[in-house]
Amino acid sequence: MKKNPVGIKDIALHAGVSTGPVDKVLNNRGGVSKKTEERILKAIEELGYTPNILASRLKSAKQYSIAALLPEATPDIPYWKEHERGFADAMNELKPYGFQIEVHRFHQNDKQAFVKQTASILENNYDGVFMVPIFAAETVKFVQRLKRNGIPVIFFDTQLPELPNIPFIGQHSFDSGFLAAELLDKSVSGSSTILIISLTQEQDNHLHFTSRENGFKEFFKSKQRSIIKYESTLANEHIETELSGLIKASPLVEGIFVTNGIQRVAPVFSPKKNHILIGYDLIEENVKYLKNDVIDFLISQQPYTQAYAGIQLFYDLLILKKAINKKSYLPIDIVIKSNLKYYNHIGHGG
Amino acid sequence: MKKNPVGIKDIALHAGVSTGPVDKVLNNRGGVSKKTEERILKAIEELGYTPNILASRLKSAKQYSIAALLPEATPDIPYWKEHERGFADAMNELKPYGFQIEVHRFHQNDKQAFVKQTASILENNYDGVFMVPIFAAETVKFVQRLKRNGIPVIFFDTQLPELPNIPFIGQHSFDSGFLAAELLDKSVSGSSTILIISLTQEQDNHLHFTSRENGFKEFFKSKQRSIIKYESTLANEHIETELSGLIKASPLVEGIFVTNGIQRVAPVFSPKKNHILIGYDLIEENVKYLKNDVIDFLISQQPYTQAYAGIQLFYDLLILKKAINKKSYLPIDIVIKSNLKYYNHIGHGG
DNA sequence: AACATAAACGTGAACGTTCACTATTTAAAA
DNA sequence: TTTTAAATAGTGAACGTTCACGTTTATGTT
Repeated sequence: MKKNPVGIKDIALHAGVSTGPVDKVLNNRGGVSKKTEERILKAIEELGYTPNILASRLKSAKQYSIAALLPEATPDIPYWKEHERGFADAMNELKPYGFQIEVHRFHQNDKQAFVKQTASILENNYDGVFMVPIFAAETVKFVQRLKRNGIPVIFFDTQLPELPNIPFIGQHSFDSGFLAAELLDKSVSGSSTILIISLTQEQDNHLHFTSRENGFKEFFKSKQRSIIKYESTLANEHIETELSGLIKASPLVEGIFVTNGIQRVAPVFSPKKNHILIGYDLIEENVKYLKNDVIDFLISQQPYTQAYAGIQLFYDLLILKKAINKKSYLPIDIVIKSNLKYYNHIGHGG
Repeated sequence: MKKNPVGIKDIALHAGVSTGPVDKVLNNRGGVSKKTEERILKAIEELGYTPNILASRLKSAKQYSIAALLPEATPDIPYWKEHERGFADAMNELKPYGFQIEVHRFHQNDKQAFVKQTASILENNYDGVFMVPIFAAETVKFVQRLKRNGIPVIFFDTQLPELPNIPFIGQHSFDSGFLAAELLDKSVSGSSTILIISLTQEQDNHLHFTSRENGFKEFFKSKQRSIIKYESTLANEHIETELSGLIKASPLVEGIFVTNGIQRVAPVFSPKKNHILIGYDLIEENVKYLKNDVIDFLISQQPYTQAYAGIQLFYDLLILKKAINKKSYLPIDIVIKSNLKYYNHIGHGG
């Protein structure tokens, strides 16, 4: 029967009012005169009110619903289905607090669908929105409208230079490229050549992938190392033939860095190879290549953790009313064959 | 005003009793006749009771206090101070649920102090205990007594073969050694030699370190690779002279795996070296060596995450009354110079 | 059968908030 | 000044549990 923490009643007593106005002040519901508001604020200051979330949530039936706006997973980009588990787990923990999430999908290349989903989200008046800002101009418009309605947004995966102040959860792309470079540098012989592969599709997150490449190159700026680059927007079959030609013609290449979609490149290489291959994302196909020694290193973008941490952030913001960090960069995990199993199907305990 | 979830009242009504006995049954407080207990249980079965933790915690003033029994940090083993932050953060999140933790320390080599702390813990009747089972026989005795009092225990870091059923949070030592081997194998030339260094002190977790070594050796079983080993129980200065002698005499050594206390070995190696050094723990000294390129890879035991996950586990067990997983192996994170900053001072968001 | 005792069960007041509602004060209009 | 409306303040019943306590029922003893 501890009565240590000072509650709404205590501060009401101290301010000479009843709990009604205090509640109004604490939750800026309005309808309190300037003077009493000041008295209440002073009382809070003096006594140091600690809100009891349990009691608050118990009484108020308010449901918090969050929208997530993500690309559809496709055979070429299965990455996007990975967040779902993180959402589910976090949601499950926060169920007593009345949290709900709804995922809205759009096809990666379909701007119309994206816009339609943003409209649907605006209609439904969510309490918070996660999104991957694929279409810059449309995202800007959407975020402006959300802001007007006072709905907080969090970006996943990619940031938008046009909106530098939106909170972000994801990986530092530049640093991840830099890290890939350090790994390759350690793994290949000093005199060898390094190959960068960059496969851009219509509506990819170019900036994201370019940052990786820039980070990668940055590492080698101060070193002696010859670097070549293969770039293509072709279909997978063409890439394979072109690439295997390039590889045959370049015997000095020992290390290969693939900025995105490494699963489309991997078939070119045999398990019994003399290359070190490094790329991104723990999707099923890549895991297969990692297991049979085609891929050497994978860098995970941690979609599970992104999703989990994102929900936590909304909890902090909406329930605890804490200010949230603008940028939250997740650890850049290095996954190889022998630690794979700890990243593959694991909970958030990382 | 959702009344969806069926509560204690609903099931009381359905069972034809009042809420009193229902509460007693739900929390096995006793004092309920067989027949009514059955009726209540049947009602629960039929209606599917969902407990409301918020209401439960709001009313009950019960404080859950957890004891942690950890070695003192020393200049040679500063690792043990790393858990504190994880405890603090988790505690902070769970404060509304009435959680508390108290850390009991003993000197790594002082069996007496260990026993004294176990006695103190037994006296104070905690609701749960974390511990690192350094002294096997004494731990067995302690755990038996805790079990008699119905107090759950979780092991950190090391497991005890004598007590295989105690829940454990930590790293899979064998796998971490295996991983270190794969990393070294990728980084050194095929014809080079590998050196294993093992420095055992009086009361170290021998088993733990031996597992690492076994995992390491396992990797190379199927490969052609000559491996030599340096073992010592000497003081640091002697080790340094011995070791630098050994290194000079073994020009073929390119990769070095240190099973524990790599900070005591690192001074032997210069930044501008031709060795790849891999060892354990993100302690301050090692971080320094990683930054100036003396150490190449560090494997973190994630004391922060251990502590955080441990508290979460007690939350699941004590508040949610969930059965907890026996073994919870944390991801084996590979830390190099360029992803260091993401592991060093980061929250649990991994 | 009457009583004592113990076991089983029911009751209702909390826990700290929220929020619809009523009561009061204040300001504006008559 | 009185009347009226608007703004502000106060009230108290919930929310779903827990738990101390009082009441009822069953069991055993004389």
